[in-house]
Amino acid sequence: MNYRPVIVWFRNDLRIEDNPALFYARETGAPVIAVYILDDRLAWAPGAASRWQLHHSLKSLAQDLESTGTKLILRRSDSQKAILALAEETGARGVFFNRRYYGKHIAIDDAVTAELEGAGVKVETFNGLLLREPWELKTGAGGPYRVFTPFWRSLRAMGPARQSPLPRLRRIKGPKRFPKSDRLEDWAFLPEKPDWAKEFADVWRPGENSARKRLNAFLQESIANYADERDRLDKEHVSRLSPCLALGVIGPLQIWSAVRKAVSEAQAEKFLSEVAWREFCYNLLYYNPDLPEAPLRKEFADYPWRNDRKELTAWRKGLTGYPVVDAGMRQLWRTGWMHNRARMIAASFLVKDLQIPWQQGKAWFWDTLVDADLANNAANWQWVAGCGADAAPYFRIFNPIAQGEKFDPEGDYVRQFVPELADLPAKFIHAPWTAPKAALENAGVTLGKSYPFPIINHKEARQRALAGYAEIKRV
DNA sequence: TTTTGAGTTGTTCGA
DNA sequence: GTCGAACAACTCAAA
Repeated sequence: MNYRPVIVWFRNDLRIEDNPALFYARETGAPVIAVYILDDRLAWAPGAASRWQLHHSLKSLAQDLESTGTKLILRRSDSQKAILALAEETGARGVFFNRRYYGKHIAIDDAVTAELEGAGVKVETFNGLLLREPWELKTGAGGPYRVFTPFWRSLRAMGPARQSPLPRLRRIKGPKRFPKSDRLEDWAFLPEKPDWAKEFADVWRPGENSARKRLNAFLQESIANYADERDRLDKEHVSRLSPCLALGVIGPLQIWSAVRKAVSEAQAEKFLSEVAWREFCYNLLYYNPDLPEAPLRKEFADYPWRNDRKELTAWRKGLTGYPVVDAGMRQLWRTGWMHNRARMIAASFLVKDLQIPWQQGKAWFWDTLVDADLANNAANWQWVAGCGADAAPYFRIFNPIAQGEKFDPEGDYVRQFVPELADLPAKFIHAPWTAPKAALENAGVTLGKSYPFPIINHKEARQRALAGYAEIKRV
């Protein structure tokens, strides 16, 4: 019966190196059938920008798998039905996959497992997404962590579950006859009219080999200064690995392991703690399945949110009149990604200055980020809004002018993404409405025409936000 | 059980 | 220009 194949169900783990499900499927000695299922009705199915990234990552994974001797099968359907159907039509003796951590996804995996095992098909699941699974890290009292620092101390002391990454697989036996597969092109993941992703390819090189190169480049060029320079909007001192991590084109263990080999523990600390933040977010999502929709701190249900459509649109388009906010939002639209510091500034502006519900911002990010990740997106929006775990204190309201001056001192970041302000001197670029008439004229800027006046007065908005917090405190 | 110390990323005000 | 305190009160984690 050795010719009965095993199925590897790929989800957010689109890689052949350090992929436990794939590795142990191959270890069985049986032919391996790799499958990716597009389930449009899945809760939190990928957004538009993620689909661009997904297209290229699947293409790359398919090529990598083909070079080993098997193929990637694509199916578009209800994921539960599709995996059961595939198991039946191929006579598979086992189904292997890496575990997920969101309640609605876990429910699917559990149901699939029950049905398959009922039909005599063995199901094996693995940890391919996290350094440690949520239930491995517990407080002294036995509960999940809700504060980052003790979580991080515990993870750091414990280290990853596995010592080192599993090797990249060179040879994987495929079945004699491959099951039917959709064509990736037919899924129409790439935008055409309009092609809003035309600049993405200048910035992103999807695929496992590119992820490895990006990691190596970061280790050589940037990690030494990461702690000091990572906040600079006008410099390239961040890893830009988030799109790879979001789809599992690279895994956290590969990053952890490479970082520890490349630099001292002290130099690794800050960057690895950011990797740990991802773990913390997954931990929060696992224990709070409604994290994407509902505030963790329940009193925030009564926060006096405003829901101004016009202001939300201005924010999305990068037309708020605050240059650093607009630069961030336009970077997001043009490249599918935003610098971490810019995300905080833009998110704080939406939630605190405009008092628009964090769920609105989260939804926009979900659709426009190439690195959209359910756990990170939900936990971090809640953090900014003040309603999350270990949240930012209510009085921490970013001043978009001060943040711009501090983290984009020459204004180069603004110039790159808000070209209509490119000729303004650095002195005025973060608050163009304070520039003298002559300076605006020389720079070709007409406020209200070529670039908007601020849609809100920050100082007043800050007071209003503080009053909002005082209101829910009284409840 | 009780106590104690601490908690990603900031801003403003006044000395 | 620089510096420290205030901005609340609460929850978490560990002793």
